[in-house]
Amino acid sequence: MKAEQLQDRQGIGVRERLLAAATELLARKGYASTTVREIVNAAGVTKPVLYYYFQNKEGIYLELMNESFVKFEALLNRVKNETGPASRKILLLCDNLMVLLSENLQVARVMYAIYYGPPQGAPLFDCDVFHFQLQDIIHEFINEGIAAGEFRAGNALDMALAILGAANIAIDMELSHPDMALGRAGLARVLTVIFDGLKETALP
Amino acid sequence: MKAEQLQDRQGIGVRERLLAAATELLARKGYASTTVREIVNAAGVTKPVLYYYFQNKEGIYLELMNESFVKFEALLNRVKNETGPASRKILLLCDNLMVLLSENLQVARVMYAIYYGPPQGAPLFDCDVFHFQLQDIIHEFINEGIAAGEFRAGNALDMALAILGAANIAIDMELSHPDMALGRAGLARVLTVIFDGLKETALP
DNA sequence: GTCTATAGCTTGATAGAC
DNA sequence: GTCTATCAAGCTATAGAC
Repeated sequence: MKAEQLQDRQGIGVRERLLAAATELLARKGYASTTVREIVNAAGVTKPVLYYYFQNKEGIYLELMNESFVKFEALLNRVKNETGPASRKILLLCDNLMVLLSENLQVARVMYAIYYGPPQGAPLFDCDVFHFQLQDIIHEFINEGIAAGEFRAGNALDMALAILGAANIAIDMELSHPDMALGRAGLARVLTVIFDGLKETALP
Repeated sequence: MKAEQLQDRQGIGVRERLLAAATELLARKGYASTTVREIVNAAGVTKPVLYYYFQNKEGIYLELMNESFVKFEALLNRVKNETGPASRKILLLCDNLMVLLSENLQVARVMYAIYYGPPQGAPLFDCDVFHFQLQDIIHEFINEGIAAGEFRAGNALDMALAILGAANIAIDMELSHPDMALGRAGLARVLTVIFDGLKETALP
């Protein structure tokens, strides 16, 4: 009997169960204090199984991070192919980002802990690429908007950071205060506020 | 001879040396893996000295956090007493915040690690108060601005979050990319962008 | 191969001399 | 206020039984 058929019987593959268990534990306890033993126990398998699918503790951690990064890059490429005003692309980008986040909250927690916290002995993973790729694509959209006369001429990077700041805070609140988080709709509102400006003289 | 005179001779008090050493170590290694021995060694004193000035490891950690919180509250109160347009108060608030941050970068790192990372066995400290007090005061300023006709009528909370997002990202970059950080001037520029809006139609 | 028990280290914390 | 010396609890690693 083939392995995949066995997986079907269990409903979900062993590999996926391991990844899910590792994600939950890493998000809750951090890299250093999560042991391989805990992961395999939570997944209902034995240690050798983990070492078969992933090389080691570092391997399952990196796989986790990479899978999310692949989804993130796919999202950026999808939005790059969109058409319409720059403001529409930015709204679309941020909305899709919130969806991706809500589907990967735990992985996001692991990343934030590694990014802002001590290394914990975790293998290096360049979390910065998320920030910079996002900043770059927004920057591009802003430049498009300026060229098309949709946005005012001005420092495009400053504008991009204003947008990025809004996305950032929406993500932060989703992670630390899901109850009072902005959510997709809230982020869209904040972005609109930034497009239109706060000043009374801003809109005709 | 009085204790204070002895401190003057050393140039800096033992208590302050301990706090500085603890801050640096906690920022670099996190709460769990920083030992009392390391702290006292770095400060050039022995263990009982730490237990004399602070109750225990938790004590020096909480003292660290509280001292920064006191400075933060003092800053808010200073800005509350300012006069002038709401936009000026917001710019002043954010500018002072960046100064406070640059003077307490290490403590900020400790806070971010605890806030976004695993508890690490550290005693509870409500890091949220920073976020919420800041959000509240900006919210107030926005409401003042709307009442005075300086800002457009609209969702004041959304506006406050747009501002908070800009401050947030300036802080983040200061912590993780000091080389390419916005700094005080950069944050002021981004805030102005948010005041004026991105859209071409925004300004007359 | 697997489990348990123990030796040895590190940790936070204290006692008592000065 | 500061030191030396030491404690008890918790961890890691491993020896040795099965």
